Amino acid sequence: MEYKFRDIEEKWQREWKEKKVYNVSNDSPKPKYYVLDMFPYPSGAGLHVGHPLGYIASDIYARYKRLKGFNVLHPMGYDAFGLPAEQYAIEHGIHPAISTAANIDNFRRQLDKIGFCYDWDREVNTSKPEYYRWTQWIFLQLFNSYYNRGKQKAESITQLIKLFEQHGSAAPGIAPSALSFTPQEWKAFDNAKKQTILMDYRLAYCGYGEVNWCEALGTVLANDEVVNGVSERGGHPVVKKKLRQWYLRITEYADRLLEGLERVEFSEAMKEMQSNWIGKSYGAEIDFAIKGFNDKLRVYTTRPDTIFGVDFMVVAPEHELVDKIKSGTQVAAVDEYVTYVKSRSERERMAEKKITGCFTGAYAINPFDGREIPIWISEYVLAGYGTGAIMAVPCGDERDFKFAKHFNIPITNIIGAVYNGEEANATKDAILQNSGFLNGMLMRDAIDVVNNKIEEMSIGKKKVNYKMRDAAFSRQRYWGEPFPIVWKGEAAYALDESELPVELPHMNELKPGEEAEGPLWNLHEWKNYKGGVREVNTMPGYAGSSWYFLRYMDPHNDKEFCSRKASDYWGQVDLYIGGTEHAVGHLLYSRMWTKALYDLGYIGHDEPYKKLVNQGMITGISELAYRFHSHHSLDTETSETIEVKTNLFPYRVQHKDGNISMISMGSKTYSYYFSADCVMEKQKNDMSLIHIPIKFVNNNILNIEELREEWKDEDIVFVTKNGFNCEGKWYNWDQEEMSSEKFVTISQSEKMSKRYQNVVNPDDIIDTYGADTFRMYEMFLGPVEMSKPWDTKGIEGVHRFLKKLWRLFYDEVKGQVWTSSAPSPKERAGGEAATDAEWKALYKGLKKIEEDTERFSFNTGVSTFMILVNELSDLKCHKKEVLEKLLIALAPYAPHIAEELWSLIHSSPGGGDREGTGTILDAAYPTIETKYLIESSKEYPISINGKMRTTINIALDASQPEVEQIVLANEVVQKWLEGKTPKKIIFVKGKMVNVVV
RNA sequence: ACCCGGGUGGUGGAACUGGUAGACACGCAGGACUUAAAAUCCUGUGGCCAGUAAUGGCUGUACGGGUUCAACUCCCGUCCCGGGUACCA
Repeated sequence: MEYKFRDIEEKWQREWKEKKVYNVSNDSPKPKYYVLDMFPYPSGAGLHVGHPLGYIASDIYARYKRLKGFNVLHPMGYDAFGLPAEQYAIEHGIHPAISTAANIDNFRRQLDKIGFCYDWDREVNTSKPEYYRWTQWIFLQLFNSYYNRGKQKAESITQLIKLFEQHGSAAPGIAPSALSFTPQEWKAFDNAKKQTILMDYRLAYCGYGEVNWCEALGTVLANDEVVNGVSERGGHPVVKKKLRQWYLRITEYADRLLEGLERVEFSEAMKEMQSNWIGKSYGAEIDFAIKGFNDKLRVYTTRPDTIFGVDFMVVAPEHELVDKIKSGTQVAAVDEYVTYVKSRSERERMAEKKITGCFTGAYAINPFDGREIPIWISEYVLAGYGTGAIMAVPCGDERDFKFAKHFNIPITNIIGAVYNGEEANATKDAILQNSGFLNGMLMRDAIDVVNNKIEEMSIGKKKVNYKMRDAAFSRQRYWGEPFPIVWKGEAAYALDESELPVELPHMNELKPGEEAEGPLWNLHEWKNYKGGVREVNTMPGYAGSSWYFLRYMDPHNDKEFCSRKASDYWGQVDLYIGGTEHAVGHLLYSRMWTKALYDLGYIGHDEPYKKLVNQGMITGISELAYRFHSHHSLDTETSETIEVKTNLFPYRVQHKDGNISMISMGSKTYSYYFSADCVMEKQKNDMSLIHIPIKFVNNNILNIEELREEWKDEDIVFVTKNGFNCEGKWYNWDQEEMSSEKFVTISQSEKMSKRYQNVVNPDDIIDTYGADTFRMYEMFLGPVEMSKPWDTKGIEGVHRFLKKLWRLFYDEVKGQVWTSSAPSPKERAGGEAATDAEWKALYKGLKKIEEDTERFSFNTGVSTFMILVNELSDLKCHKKEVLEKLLIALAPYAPHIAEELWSLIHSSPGGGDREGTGTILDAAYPTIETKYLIESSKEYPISINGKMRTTINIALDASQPEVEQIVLANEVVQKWLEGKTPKKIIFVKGKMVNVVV
C-alpha cells in the first residue's frame, strides 16, 4: 500500500467539510484560544505560494492548541470592498460584485486544497449588507460620540450637549472650541449652528481639509495609502487638495494608542513603526513679538533651551501671517516665492529637496535679549505641523544650519567648542554659553527652566505634538460602504439604526459624479432621501477590516454587531498573524475602533490583539533574458564587422575580444534574445531585460521551443555564445547547422506578480506533492517572520519524509507493517511491546517538537519530525502505541496523512475498537513521559584552558544536585590530570568541564 | 540622513539563557538493488595540511579590535544587505 496523497487529501477534506468537524461553539468548558489571520483581499490573481505562509503557521498553531484541549476560534473571511475591483470594473465592464464573488470562489477553492481548519460557518464578507450594516452602525456610534479629554474616553454626544447647556464652550474636559459661547448662547443657537459646533467634536466627522487627491483614481487617499508622493495602488500622482471629507478623530487616541503598545506582544519593530507614525514629541509653543505689528508669531519647538541661538524664524509659505508681515522690497519676492511653492507637486518636493526660501522683510523680537530676528518663509516648514512656524537655531539643527549657510545668515554659537562650525550639533548634553541667564547650564536641564520662564512671562507654554493626523475616512468611489448620513443644507444627520443597512445600490456604469464626488452622485433618485441628500461618498477599504475580528465571534447576529456575551467569551485575539504592510494602517485603525467600542461599553477589552506575528514575504524568482530589437543601431566604434554570406544574416558584429555583440537582421524582422553567457557589460545599456515566464525555465536553462510556441506573435532569434537558433534550428557562426545549445537566463528575486511572470501557484505544488508536503515545506523554508524567495528545490526532502513516515505503517510489498502489542478481542497482527529505546526516541523528539511549536519555530519543528522518523526507521519501530503518539503531534503540521493513518490503525485488524468518528481531532496531545528522558550516564567533554581535549563518562544520579556532580567531575579530572591540581574547574549545566591548569 | 533588523558551507537554514559551530534538508560525489530507468537505501561532503588507513593537526560564523576559562552569541569600530521613516522643528 503506497502513500496516495491525492486520494487521502481529497477524502479528508470532504470528510471535514461534510461533518463540519472544525465548527466551534461559543459555549465550552474548555479554555478559549483565538487564532486569527489577516483576512485577504480577494484579488483576481488568486493565491500565490506566498499568501498561505502565515495561514499555514496559524493553522498549525490552531490545530496544536485544539489538541492541547483549547476551544479554538480560527475563522476566515474576505475583505471584499476596495479599489482594485472597482478599477477592474471600469476597465472591463464587469460589476465589482460579480468579479468579487468569482474571486472569492477561487480563493475558497485554493484555500480548501491546503486543508485549513477554519470554521467556515463563521465566514465574513465585508461587502455583504449583513456585514456592512454593522460597519455603518459602528460608524454611527463614532459619529454620535466625542472624546472626553478629562476622562480620556469616548462618550455619547448627548453628554457633550449637556455640558454645553451647563457650561458653554468652557465645559471641563473637552477640546478647546474654535468659538466661545455661554450656556445661554448655546441654547439660543439654531440647529444648524449647533450641528456645526458638534461636528468639531464627533469621533467621525466631516470637515474641509487638505487631502491627498489622486486624479487618476478619482479619489482621496489616507496618509498611509500614499507612498513617496504617489498612490500605493497603481503609483499614480497625488496632489494636495482642499475638499470636504469625512475623518476619524484618531488623534484623540494618540496617547492611548501609544500606551496600549506596552500591553501587547508585538515585535519591537512593529511597535516602533506605530509609535513613529504617531510621532509624539514634547516641546513648547512660544510667542515672539513682531517688530511693528501687534500680532505675535507663535512657534513650536522641542528645544526651548536653545532660544538664545535663534538666528532667524521660518514660517510656512501658507501661514496666515505671511501676507500681513511681508514688507518693503520683499513683497514681490515673497509673492513670487509663494507662487513657486504652490506650483510644486508633493512628488517634486520629495524628489528634489532643494533649499529654497525668501526673507519677508519683517523681524521678530527675542523675548529674552531683545534681538531682532529676520523672519523667512520656506517650504521646509510644514503648515500642518505644530504652529507652521519655527525658531531656527543653526548651530543645533542640521536643516537650520544648511538654510543659514545657503542664505548667508550669521550663526550664533551657544555651545562653544561642541559646535565645530562645519555642521550642526543637536546634542542636549552641552553647557550653554552666550545664553543670558542660561549660561553655564546643561541644555537638558535648561529646557524646563525656559519652559517655566515663558509660562511665568505668559509668552508660551509646554505643548505636546503628534505627527499623526486624523484619518481621511471617505472615498469618492462606488465599491465601499455607503454612509448612513443625510445632508440637509450644511448639516449632516445620522440615519436611525432602524434604517440600516443603507444598501449599496446597483449601478451599471461607474463614472465619477460632479465636483469630485463619487459615482453614487449620479443616482439622483437614490440620492434624495427624507427631504435631504444622501452622502454619496463611500467608506474606505479599512472600514470593514477595523472590526471584523469581532464579527467572527458572533457572525449571524442580526440584532447586534456582536453580542457582549460573545465578545466577553472570546475576548482578545490571542494570536494574530499577518504582514507588516498593515503596520500603520489597519492595525492602528482597528486598535482605535476597539478602544472606541470599549469606551462606549460595547466590548470589554480595549486592545484587539494580544500577540501579533508578522510573517515574511515570499518573493518569486524571476527569469530574464536580454532582448535587442532589430531596429536598434549598432555601436560601430567598439565593434568590428564581419561579413557572413547568408540571406538570413547578412552580417554579424564581433567585438575585438571575440564576444558576440550583435547580429543584424535579414529581410524579416526578428527579435533577438541573448543568453546570459554572451552579453557583455558594456552592451547591457543597449538592451532591455525581458521577463520570461518561469514555467519555461529550469535551472536557468530556457526551453526555447515552448517559449517560441507561447510567443507566436514574435519572430525570435535566440543567440548564445556559440551560435543562434532561428526558425527552430541551431546554427553556428559559419551558418552550419549544429546540435542544440543551452540558452541561459538570468535569475533575480522580486515580488511575486503576474507582471513579472514569476508567480508560483500553490495548486500546482499541491497537485504534484500534496497539501501536507506543501504545508510542511512552506514551514521548512525558514522562520515564519523571515522574507525569502520561493524555491521548490528542497520540496523533495519533505515529500520523502512523508513517504518514509508512511512506510513505518505500510510497506509497498509487505502491506501493513505496524503492529500492536495491546490485547484486543479482534483478530489481528500481534507484536512486542515497545522498547525503552523506542520510547526514548519518541519522547525526545516530541518534547522538542512541542517546544518548537510553542515558540513558532515551525521550521525546526519540521526538522525534528524528520530526525524522529529517521530514528524510528533505524530502530525498525512499527509499534502502534509509539506511532499513534507521533501521529497526534504531526496532525497540526500534516493533518491529512495523520488523519488517514490514525483512522487506518484504529479500524484495521489489530487496531482495536474504534470509538466515535475516530478522527485524530478527538485525541489528546501526548504527554511527555519524562522517565524516558533521564540519562543514567553521560559523556562530558573535558577541555583544558578552553581547548577541547577529551571526554569522560560520568554516572549520573538524578536525585543528586548539580554540585555533587561538580565534585564528581572534579575528582575524575584530577585523577585524569595525574595528580596535578587544577586551579579552576568550570562545570556548566551538566554539559562541559573546562579545566584551567 | 535617521531608526530598526540582519550578514554562518555550493544552497535554504540549525545552534532556545555565551558551552564540542554547520542540526535538518537540498545539491554534489561514490556505492547497493535493477537488463535499464524511476523509486528506495547506504556512505562521504566548510576549507587547508599530514597519513596506506583508522585518525590527527591547523583554520573557520562579513572585517578589525576587546571582555571571558570559553564568543555566531556580549562590548567598541568599519563595511555590506534588507525593512521602516523621510524636511514633524
